[in-house]
Amino acid sequence: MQDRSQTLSPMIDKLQLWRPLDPAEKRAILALPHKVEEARAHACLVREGEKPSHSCLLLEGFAFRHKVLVDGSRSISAIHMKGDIVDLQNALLGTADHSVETLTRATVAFIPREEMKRIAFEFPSVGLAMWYDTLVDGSIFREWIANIARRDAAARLAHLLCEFGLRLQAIGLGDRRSYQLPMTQEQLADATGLTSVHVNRTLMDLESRGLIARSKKAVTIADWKRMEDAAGFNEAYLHLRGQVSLSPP
Amino acid sequence: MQDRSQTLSPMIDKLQLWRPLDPAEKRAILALPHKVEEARAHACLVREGEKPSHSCLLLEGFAFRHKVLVDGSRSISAIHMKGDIVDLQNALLGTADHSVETLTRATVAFIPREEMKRIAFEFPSVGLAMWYDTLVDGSIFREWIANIARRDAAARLAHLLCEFGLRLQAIGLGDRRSYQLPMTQEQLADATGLTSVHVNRTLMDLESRGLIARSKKAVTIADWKRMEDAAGFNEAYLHLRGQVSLSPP
DNA sequence: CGAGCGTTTGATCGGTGTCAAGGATCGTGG
DNA sequence: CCACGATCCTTGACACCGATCAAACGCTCG
Repeated sequence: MQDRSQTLSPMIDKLQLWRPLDPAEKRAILALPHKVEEARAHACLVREGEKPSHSCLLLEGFAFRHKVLVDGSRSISAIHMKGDIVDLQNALLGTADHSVETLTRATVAFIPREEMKRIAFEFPSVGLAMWYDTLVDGSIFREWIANIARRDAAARLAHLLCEFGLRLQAIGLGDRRSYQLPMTQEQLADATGLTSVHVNRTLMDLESRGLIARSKKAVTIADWKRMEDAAGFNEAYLHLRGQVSLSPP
Repeated sequence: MQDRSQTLSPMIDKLQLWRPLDPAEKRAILALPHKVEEARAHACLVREGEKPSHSCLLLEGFAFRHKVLVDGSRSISAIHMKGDIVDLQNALLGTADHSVETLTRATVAFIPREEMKRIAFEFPSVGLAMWYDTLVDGSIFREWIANIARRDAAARLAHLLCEFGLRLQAIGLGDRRSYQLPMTQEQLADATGLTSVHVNRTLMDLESRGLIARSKKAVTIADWKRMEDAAGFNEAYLHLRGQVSLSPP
């Protein structure tokens, strides 16, 4: 942040979760033209139906993707954090099929879609890493489908909390067992196919079973193994290749 | 099929839904090394946890991706048909995070993963089309999340039937309003987060409301517009760019 | 023709939704 | 620094959609 030339470094860190990059490739990423904006909480970054000409990269803060159905109900399909290229889909596919909104105050870099295409083919390792990134996105979607389709409310929420912790830890933003969760219970409901009332009761249930502790927005997972069991959680779908499993229990 | 050199042409047709390809690019696709296999119905093409070294391309027949949860319940995350590259994810990401199984007897081409990577970067238009393809996959996953999370049983099934019809039509396999549905009610249940018993009752309900007609595996949608309304269906997420909407009502 | 799978049906149960109201917390402006 | 309004969280009573369990029926393909 201090050094203007390092602004896009979270993208490098994220892509290196998937593939190593050499210095020239990193320089090419840092040299991508972009404009940085500060967004307040609950700001709309992309609106369904628009034709975004830029990809947006989250440099700081959290965001989510969602759709609003005809009856007004809402479905959240992904949560995003530092380093995530939130809008590669919409930028490449033309018309946005869903909206993107900030969860918290956030810093976002907008990169022209043509530049994203260019760097992907000029530097195949970068392209492959970006492709991996979209494939891992897909893997997470599939797990969410299974989560919503086949797990009960307690397991669904436990699963979401496990995933969030692991992903935070993978990008160096803390410990999977204790973190700030920047979501309201209504947003948790929209991400799990429940109602906010039931999310409330279920969180209290998880707490009474000693699986989690809460205070304000902070969540603590008392015993990771028990939590995984309660969630039916298996981190394989995140494709984190061992970085995470090697960290202290 | 008759001409050995045209075996992979369904892949060209599929990719050209997303981007036009020039003759050299088409030739490169047709020249991809591959082996063709016939698979019987209910055959397993990829098993979760394996490390597939090949992508598999569906030349004929139908398949689906699924996960089995710890309690034995099953979640189907995608249905695939002619031209779909079913296993790009697993082949590129390393370890398969889900299984792939045939729905019907099928003809499948296996292409080495290294060849898929090579062609993607040697012919950027092909690479871009493949990337689009994975992005559209992601878009469909997001719609399924919304479908399962926020629609009731009747709308969920109606939505699945609309999608199936449109996709069949897009690859020239018939009319969106009347087709053979190669799925059992139990598979429909696993694809919609319901039980087979409830799928049965709901299909009969759709039938009694005059939205669909059934006989054996054939499904007919009486009035497309009414069906879309019942499903809350909006084809935008399929990113078919007008090919479909331009067809006769 | 028989076995096996898939479909249909009925009765009952339970997990989640709905509606409504009160209480806590946060952000903002004075 | 406090006051106030707006969100957000919590709680209760009740309704209902879809799950469960069990059994019979009908294809379809050896």
